[in-house]
Amino acid sequence: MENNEFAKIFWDIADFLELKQDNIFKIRAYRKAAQVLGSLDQDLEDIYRSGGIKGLEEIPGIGQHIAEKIEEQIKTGHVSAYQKLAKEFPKGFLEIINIPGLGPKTALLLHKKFKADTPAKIEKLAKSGQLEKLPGMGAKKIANILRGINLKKASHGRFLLDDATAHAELIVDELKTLPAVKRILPCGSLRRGQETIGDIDILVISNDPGKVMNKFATLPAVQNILAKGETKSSVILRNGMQADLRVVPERSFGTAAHYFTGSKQHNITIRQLAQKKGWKVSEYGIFKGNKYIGGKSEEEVFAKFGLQYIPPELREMRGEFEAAAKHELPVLVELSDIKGDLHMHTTATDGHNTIEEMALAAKKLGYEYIAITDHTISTRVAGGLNAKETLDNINKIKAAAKKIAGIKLLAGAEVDILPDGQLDLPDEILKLLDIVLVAVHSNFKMPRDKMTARVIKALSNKYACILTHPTGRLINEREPYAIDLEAILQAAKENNIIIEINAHPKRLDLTDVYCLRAKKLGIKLAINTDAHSVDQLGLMKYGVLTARRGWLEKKDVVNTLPLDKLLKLLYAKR
DNA sequence: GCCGTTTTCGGCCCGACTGTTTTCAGTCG
Repeated sequence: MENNEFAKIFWDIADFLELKQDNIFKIRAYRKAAQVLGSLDQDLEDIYRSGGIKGLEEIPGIGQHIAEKIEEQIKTGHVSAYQKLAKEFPKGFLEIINIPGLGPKTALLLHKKFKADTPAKIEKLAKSGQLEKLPGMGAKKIANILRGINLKKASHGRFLLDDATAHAELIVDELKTLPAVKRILPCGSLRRGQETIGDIDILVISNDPGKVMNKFATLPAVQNILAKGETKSSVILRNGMQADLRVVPERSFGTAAHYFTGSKQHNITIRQLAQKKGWKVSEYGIFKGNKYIGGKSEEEVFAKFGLQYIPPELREMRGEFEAAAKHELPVLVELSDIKGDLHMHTTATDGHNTIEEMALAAKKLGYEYIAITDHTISTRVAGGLNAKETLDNINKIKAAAKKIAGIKLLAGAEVDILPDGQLDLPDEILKLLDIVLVAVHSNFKMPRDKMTARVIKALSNKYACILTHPTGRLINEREPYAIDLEAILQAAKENNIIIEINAHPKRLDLTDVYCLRAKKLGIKLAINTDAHSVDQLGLMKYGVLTARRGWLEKKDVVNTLPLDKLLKLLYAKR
């Protein structure tokens, strides 16, 4: 079972316990455990196999009781305490407390009074006027619940990183025009570079919060206002995304940025560190009693605790505090380190631009080299090239390379991995390519063990260089195919295969957690855009964000190398 | 339920906004 599935169990247990009004600290303990398991860089079942219960208990936030539940799940396929809790509520009841504006207390009340157990039933009750009879229920509150239900219906999961970035930039640009705005910074999961974004959080420094609030609430992109206070407002944008604005004074910028950037658990940890020193940290600053003792900048905040500056992408409770205390944080890879893009398509298959156009656009980005990597024959929907056509394309790429100065072109292909693990071009052709990417583009529904064996077999081909988009997922559109990534990483290690971080905001796999895992195994990664047009070459920054979240440094990423060193690495096994 | 360089018991981050209140509970981040 995947770590995320274990995490889900504990999220659910926390929700159930909250509905039962159990001890709030017990609930938090389950939530913390769930959060930790969700971003663990090792397979939980592996940890259990090698270390047993004791091994599990070494994970921070996991104690005896949760470790036993993990063991029970692994041994028996279920957690009895979880099943017991689930039985106390109607199936699907947890959906209700995930409606914005409707929390556990209200859900409980509705269930008790009306046996309401689905969002649909609550909607019906609200519209019929029956809810108003309940204590503490007024017209506004009911309207708020209805809005929450509609919001839930309308939003298709979380928003893609590029979409959220574009909307945040729009808001920032508008607010910046106000003289009252001294400083402005998008925070939250956007700043941490998370693969999907729930809402946009924006921090503003101003001595005149009222003006900023008014402007924010009346932006053209705003559809309705959820809350508007003196220092904090929330709105829903026309695309359904929520945006929150927070205004604080200058001296609070560091602590406010830190608080507003998260992650939640990371914030809590800083505040606990403060408690130990007899201090208090809030978004307004670091305080000793009532005395302000710091908080102007994030650098200052970390320094106060004897910590190295922790970049936003690392604030996910994956060991950043321990590393920062020892001043051993990695120097993360940056966009400016990238010297080339090793995965892109042209008009030869399903791309929108020619080889020349892609090369010139890449040159403008300052790259030293690119690889042209069109599809092969089996990806028919994309017009994949057969052996002869691939040869022709190699010649075209070489001809283009001669014409264009200032950037080197590699003749490559993104070669299909057939269901039996064979590549769909013969070795005689593969060896003529400068670079061979391999990928799954068909038969996504194979059983996990078959899919894993399929990809592992492909990785053993001696011409294979890079495994692209290793899970095949399309965020919000297509689930990743079932595959044992741990086994894939091991095979990559054995065969000297580079794993791709696909920078397209819909893909972003290899994911951050597995990047960290790959790094620990000593596997090299490549960050590629998979661009199908010149403008998509600009998506590289999202791949870099994912790499940074995976603690990757320049030396972990092969396309930060100059071309001669890159080629040496690629051809080492030929 | 977790955790411990003051503790194996007694703590557990901190604050804003709304609605229905008349001092606060619920929800959110």
